[in-house]
Amino acid sequence: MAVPEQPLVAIVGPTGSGKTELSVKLAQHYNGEIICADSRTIYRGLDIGTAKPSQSERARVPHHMIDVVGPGESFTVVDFQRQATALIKDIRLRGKIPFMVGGSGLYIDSVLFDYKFTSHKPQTLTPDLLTKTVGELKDYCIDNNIELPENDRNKRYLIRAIQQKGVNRQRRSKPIEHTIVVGIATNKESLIARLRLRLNKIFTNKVVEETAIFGQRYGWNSEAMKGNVYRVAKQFIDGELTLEQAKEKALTLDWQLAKKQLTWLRRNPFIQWYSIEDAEKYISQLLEHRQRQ
RNA sequence: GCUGGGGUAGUGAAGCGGUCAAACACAUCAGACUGUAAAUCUGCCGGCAUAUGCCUUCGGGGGUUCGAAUCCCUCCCCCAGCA
Repeated sequence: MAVPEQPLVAIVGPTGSGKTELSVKLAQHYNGEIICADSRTIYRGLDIGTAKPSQSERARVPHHMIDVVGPGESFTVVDFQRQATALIKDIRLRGKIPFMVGGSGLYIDSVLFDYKFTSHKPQTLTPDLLTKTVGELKDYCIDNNIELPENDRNKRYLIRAIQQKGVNRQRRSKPIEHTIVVGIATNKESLIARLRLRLNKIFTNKVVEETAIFGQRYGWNSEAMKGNVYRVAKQFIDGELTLEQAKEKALTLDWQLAKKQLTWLRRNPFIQWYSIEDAEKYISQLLEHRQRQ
């Protein structure tokens, strides 16, 4: 008799929408484990500025994909896809429910739609292309009959197209099997209020310290230090901004991030959008139903 | 009260007689996205219109001029120095 496979519960939404609290609550209640789909919390040590799930939250439910690399190391979607996919399988094998939660749309979709990536690391064979201008790269594509990316003024995308000899669109048309995708719907006012609240908690001596330490150790231009809070905290440290100004600026960056995340998420028609309360009810209902089977 | 500087689109800031709805930056709004994704890039950004089109703007009022954000007069308000 075939045991029905555990569903993958994906909880997505903009930064600060309350995904973490909700997922911890649900995962704890329904015997789940959490996979963080977040391009920032993968870095070891960067705890406060990335609003990682707290130690107590992590004690309540096993979390994965947090602290997987050092701030100086490289980490890409491919790494995420590979590791997250393996984790989902593993969690299911142990009879538990995988919850994939986060706001990094590319990471999420790479798993949900089973993106196929080229086998090699494109960055390793680019040096000569990097020196070319956007116009030159474009001409090269046209001359060599390479399909241009939709945004043909984006150097990175042009280079990638050349390396791959075209635009990569290999993805499933529907999410992988046994998946529930829930989006946390918010409205601007309440999300901004939440973000402001969160920033007030984040902006203490501790972030300043965290920023200073890691900025010095890994360089201000390292990928890990590009998080909203760190960029602004550095300006505070340098005396370019007062504390209040820093908070305001961080709020702007957070809101811009949230909007970008929503723009990405909006194009996925399989997301079921609910308020945080309704999302909890909806997911609970589905999981209860399964348990009774 | 005197002297000097200034008031330009959401903010900062160019423009200093025509090509100005007004550079640029930021913010806002919208969008793209398959190995940096909290990245990278695009469009919009006074109002109306699909538009090479029309309308209302550059502190207020009044002039000069074919034509003014740009020159003159006057009033109001800011800032600095002197009283």
